[in-house]
Amino acid sequence: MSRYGVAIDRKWQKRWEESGIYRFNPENADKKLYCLEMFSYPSAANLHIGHWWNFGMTDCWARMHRMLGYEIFRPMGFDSFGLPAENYAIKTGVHPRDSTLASIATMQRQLREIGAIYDWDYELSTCDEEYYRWTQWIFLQLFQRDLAYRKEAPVNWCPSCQTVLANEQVHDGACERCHTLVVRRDLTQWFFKTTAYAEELTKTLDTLDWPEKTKIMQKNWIGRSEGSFIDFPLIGHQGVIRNFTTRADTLLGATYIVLAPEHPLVEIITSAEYLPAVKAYQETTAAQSELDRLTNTKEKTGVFTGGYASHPVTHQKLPVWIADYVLASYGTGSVMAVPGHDTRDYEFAQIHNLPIPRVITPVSPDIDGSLPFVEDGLLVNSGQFDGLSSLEARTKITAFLRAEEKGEETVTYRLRDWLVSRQRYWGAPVPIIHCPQCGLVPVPEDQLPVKLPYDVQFTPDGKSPLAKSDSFMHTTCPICGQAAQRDPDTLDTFVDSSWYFLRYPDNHNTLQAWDPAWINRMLPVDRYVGGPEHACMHLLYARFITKALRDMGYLQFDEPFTSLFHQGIILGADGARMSKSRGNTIAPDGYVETYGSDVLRLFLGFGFSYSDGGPWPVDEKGNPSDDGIRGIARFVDRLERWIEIISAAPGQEQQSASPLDKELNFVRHQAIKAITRDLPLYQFNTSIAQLMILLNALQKYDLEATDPNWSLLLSISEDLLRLLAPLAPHLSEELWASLGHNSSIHNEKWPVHDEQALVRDEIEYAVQINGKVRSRVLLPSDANEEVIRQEALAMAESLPETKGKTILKIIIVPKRLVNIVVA
RNA sequence: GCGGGUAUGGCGGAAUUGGCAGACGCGCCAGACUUAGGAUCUGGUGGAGAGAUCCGUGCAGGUUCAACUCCUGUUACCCGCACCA
Repeated sequence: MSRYGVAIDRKWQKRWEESGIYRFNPENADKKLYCLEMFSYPSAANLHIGHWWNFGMTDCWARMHRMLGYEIFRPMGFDSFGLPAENYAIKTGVHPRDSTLASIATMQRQLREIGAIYDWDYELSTCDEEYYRWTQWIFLQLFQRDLAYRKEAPVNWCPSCQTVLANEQVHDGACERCHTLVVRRDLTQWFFKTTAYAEELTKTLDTLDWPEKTKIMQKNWIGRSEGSFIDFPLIGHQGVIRNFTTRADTLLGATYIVLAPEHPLVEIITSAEYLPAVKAYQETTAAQSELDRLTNTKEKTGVFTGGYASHPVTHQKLPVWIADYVLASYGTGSVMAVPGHDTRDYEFAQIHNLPIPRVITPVSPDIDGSLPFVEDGLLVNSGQFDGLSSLEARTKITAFLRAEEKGEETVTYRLRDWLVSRQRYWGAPVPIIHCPQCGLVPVPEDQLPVKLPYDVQFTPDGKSPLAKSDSFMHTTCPICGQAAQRDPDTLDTFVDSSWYFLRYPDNHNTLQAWDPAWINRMLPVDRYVGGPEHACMHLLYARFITKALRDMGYLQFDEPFTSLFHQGIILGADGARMSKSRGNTIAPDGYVETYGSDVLRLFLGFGFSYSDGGPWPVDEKGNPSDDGIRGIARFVDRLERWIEIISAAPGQEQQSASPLDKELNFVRHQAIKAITRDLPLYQFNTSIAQLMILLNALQKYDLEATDPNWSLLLSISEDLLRLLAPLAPHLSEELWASLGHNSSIHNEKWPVHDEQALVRDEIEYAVQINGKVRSRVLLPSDANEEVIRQEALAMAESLPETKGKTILKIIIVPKRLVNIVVA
């Protein structure tokens, strides 16, 4: 037997590939388990430890389920459009297509070296024409149902990436990718109407087996908020200012109106006298960066418009202001200001000397009257509504307004429509033709894909690179046949990734994006694994696309990912995220070369908690330490030596079951039980610990003794290898073969524990006096409470802690302990 | 500011969900075999104490026969959102 190492990895990888052992069998689709990890971006660098962490560990999970009898569908692909390849091209001159294809080839090879059970027949790549053809097709389906539309709006512009960004891609006012501060620009862009599904996206979250925090994050991002529309008629003009508020109960405290500077009514109501100030303020606001607007420590600014609106209840004349603390994109873009009961309105009113009446009073009245009271309370100074609680008042006031046709209940969302167009090259072109006659014309389906031309000048200058390609831009209108222009923008890469899981099971289909009958059998994804950073981006977009396609009749399920798990992140030895610029990356290749891929797998599984991740271990000097990996290598070594002993053992049958045999068998079944429980929960560390315990027990078995029970030892050792198989597929296969098996261990059934073997004759009870363990007593496992009580008491009598004390109480916890309370 | 999470030996991490804290491994200590050991094997290893014992799960309280686990308050760090009316 040769020692385990990378040579053995390669040997078995080759054999598995040749035999096609892990191929998905569509005939078994009724037993399918669709296990998916978020696919990755093909980067030129080698696979990093994070890939192993994500793909290697989930492979252990999938392999175990395979042994449990599931037909595993475990595809792999590449999210291959996007900015990094384009930026790399700008720097080096290597075309994004060329660098991406090269990277994919490298990654494919390295991914195979993990020894995962991917079925490469189902591979896909989003930059592939046969893929983005259908990305464009989905765009057109949305377009035809008004779920994709074009509008001019203030959008987030990244000056470094030279493109617009979706709301979700702006973090702390900066670009999610390059961390450059974004600026606002008014541009005509393509949007997907995610808001059309805001209600369902919130509601069905509850049905999902997802981490709670992720559901909460998404819920907050969607930001459902119940409240009222309240109309304030304009004075001296036609129409009303419609406001959204969650606090209709404070209506009688509204003393002025604030419009967002971008609000369309500003033009109408601004009087000549105030026009210059208003214009100036609007310009200042427009020029502000996101960061400026984020700095909410600054004073509340704003200007009076000279216009007035009438209070819908009191008919008082209220001044209308504009201020940038009111956001154009939320609610109606205007607020009824209640400075007595809203912190922001209060600050504003103080600065601009506006009245601050009080209309809500605390139920327990001992609050400082100089500050706004923002809690619910009882209504005062509110005429007919006086005395109502805030809760009642919200309903009653809104009902009153409804009767007067000045308001209604409503629900508002924080979520905004998804901006999907990008002014960059390396993405799927928007499949729309701009015709001077016919307007926006969808590219006919039979003309898809709209191919991304290879030869394009893609240095970013704020304009879409495709606009500079005459051969791409010039086309004819499919309706009228006249000369027309293509859309020069490409789609956000999140559009590509919002449906890839739908394509995997039918990835070779050239007639349609998928066969609905087939896809409805294969989906939803049973278990999705990826980082939590996608909570409000990819995971939200994928849900939206799924629901939209369902409503078009292409899918029959409501949610793409039934169950979701977030793995933690492996950090560098310095505790920071690994990055090339920090120089703290850990490369798996060296470890694989030295120890073999299974040692790396086992180490990653054993040394960290999968859901938490954590920093790479360090030595005293703070450098990355190999000690933990060597510990695993030691375990592997011990296992190999043990299996060598077993394989050379005389094979005679043994009938006797000595107490020693029984104990060993106990450990075996305990291990089976624990690993069967822990492995599906991604608790690799405790699972591997159980394997170590089992091996330790085997090695303790006295082989020098008379009549070692070889058949039992062999049987337990084979179970040990079966339990190890998902975690160390190459090693276990090699050792399995060394025991004389011709078929793969990966076709073995997962062991089932025998509850009988876990029944012990005697159980050691802890005897506690007042909650502290003072003694122990060995009792038959079937002893009834009375026996336990008697034995424990007999034992306790001899203890000094009970001398001269009265026994007050005896608590018996079956099979565990007895607690005697004395005083 | 709002929402969520985490806190356990020198280190990574366990603890059947209220029942003997520290499984398993690393490191460390001692011993064995060795010319040698950064190999292997055996034993030990939460802290204090010579000892019986006492103290120990961020901190302070509480509930309970019994608390890492439940409750109240608090601190530190991490993540997400951030003038959302």
